[in-house]
Amino acid sequence: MPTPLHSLISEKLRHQILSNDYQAGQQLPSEHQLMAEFSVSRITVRRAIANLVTQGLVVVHQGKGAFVADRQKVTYSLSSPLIFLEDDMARQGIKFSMQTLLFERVSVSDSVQQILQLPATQPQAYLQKKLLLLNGIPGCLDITYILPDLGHALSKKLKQQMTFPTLEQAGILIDRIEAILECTHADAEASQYLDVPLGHALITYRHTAYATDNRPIVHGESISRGDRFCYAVNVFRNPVGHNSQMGVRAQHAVPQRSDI
Amino acid sequence: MPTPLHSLISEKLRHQILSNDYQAGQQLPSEHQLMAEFSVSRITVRRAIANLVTQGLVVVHQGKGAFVADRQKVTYSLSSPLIFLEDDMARQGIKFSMQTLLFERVSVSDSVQQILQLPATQPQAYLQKKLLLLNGIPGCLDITYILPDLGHALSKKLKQQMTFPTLEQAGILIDRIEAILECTHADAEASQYLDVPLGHALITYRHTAYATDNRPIVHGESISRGDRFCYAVNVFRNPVGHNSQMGVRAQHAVPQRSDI
DNA sequence: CAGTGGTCTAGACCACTTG
DNA sequence: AAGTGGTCTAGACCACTGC
Repeated sequence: MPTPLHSLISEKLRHQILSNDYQAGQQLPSEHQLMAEFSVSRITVRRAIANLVTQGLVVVHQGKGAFVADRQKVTYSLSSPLIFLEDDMARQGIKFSMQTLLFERVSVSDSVQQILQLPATQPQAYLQKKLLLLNGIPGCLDITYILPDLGHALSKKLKQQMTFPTLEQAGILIDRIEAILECTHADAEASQYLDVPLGHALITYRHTAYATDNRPIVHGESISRGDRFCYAVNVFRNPVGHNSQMGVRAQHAVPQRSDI
Repeated sequence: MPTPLHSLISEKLRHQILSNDYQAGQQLPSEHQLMAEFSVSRITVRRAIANLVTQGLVVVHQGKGAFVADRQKVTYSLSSPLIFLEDDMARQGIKFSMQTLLFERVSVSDSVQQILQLPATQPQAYLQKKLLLLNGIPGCLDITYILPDLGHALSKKLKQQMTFPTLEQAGILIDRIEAILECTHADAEASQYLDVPLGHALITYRHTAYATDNRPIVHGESISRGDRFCYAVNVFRNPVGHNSQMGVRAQHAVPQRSDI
């Protein structure tokens, strides 16, 4: 058996989807119909459809059916200092809103203590969890730690709006952000808030923001659905104009393991 | 049935893996053992393991067993102009090599013609496919189009080494790169070269490079395994120092649909 | 050879959506 | 009530690995 039946079926459907035989939003044949069409058992049909789901081409709704997924993506732009997310979204014709899920002072892990340079004797910070809604649909789960003095002083504003605009309004300028972009998979929490199955592909932006005095003030991660979001970056020869020689470049960002 | 059995089993194993009860590389109990341990059918055990595989926590080898995956990731740094990939890898203790899979002059699609500003009458470019090997293991599939004159003049060098260093050596300086980072899924080609199952999560860096005269010269995408690679970015308040006012920022990168 | 995972079947029961 | 997908079982046969 060179190629499994379920692959043959999912590949055939895949090509039909990619060549727009089935358009975005359109319903695929039911499992029963596919069983008859390909003369296979239900479990094989289900596996074929599961293949397409993991490839982000199909979404299924219990009791309704399987539908071709919308593969359009919303772009976050990292070219600006991430302060203008709302404007960025407006430019793409998307209404932006947010909901604070949690805001409280907590003791942090060793790695967060080191990243934010908190005193080892009292390694505390404010932990924020925010859910970003795009056109009313949950799109991004934002989990960040912020220095305790800032979290305390700005608590009211921080609960209502995004972190970076709040800091800017308070006169605290973010000079630079060190970030890692990576693929991750939905755990129970992300699965719940972002309305995806466990294990669904996500794109995670893990970052540390530094104020103009080079002090780290915010550390956290923004977790978005991998099938609906992407990041735009502009890379320049001389990132800040500090060094005009070739070969000199910004400090290497160290990959940080997550224990957020 | 509040939570499915397969989820209960995969979640239990997941916690054991994350808390290092099972270490990286260690073999999990066989399907038979898990069937006995949880008193479930084989199909349920298999589904539990499949959950862990899609989450990147486990890899399975036919005839051998299921093993805890290595979750260490290699970091590409976008802070430098991407010319020093080999140095970046060396710093992470990784031997870097590459293999040219394809190098030929082709007619390009409409979108590539527009991006590279090629004449509509003769929309041709050189298409390169390169496989990047890290410690001898395939890690990244790099598919790019380069202007026909450059491809022709530098063909010998381009087949032997990476595109950007070759251009630099020829005195062609890359001024900036517009890029999109996104999660994708393995198609047949990526699956073959990167040694992953169809549909496996990938991280794609789709880019257009501009020379100092603002002319687009290279366009393409670098496709890497999502479970093994991540991108580091430094975001600065004033990307190039051209504008020191707040609120002024670089041009918005337009998401480009792939037909590479 | 025994042990492992890979594919597939036929059939049962449940949960959700729609009319 | 009918149609959809979601979960689960018991059992068969095949393919690969390692002794």
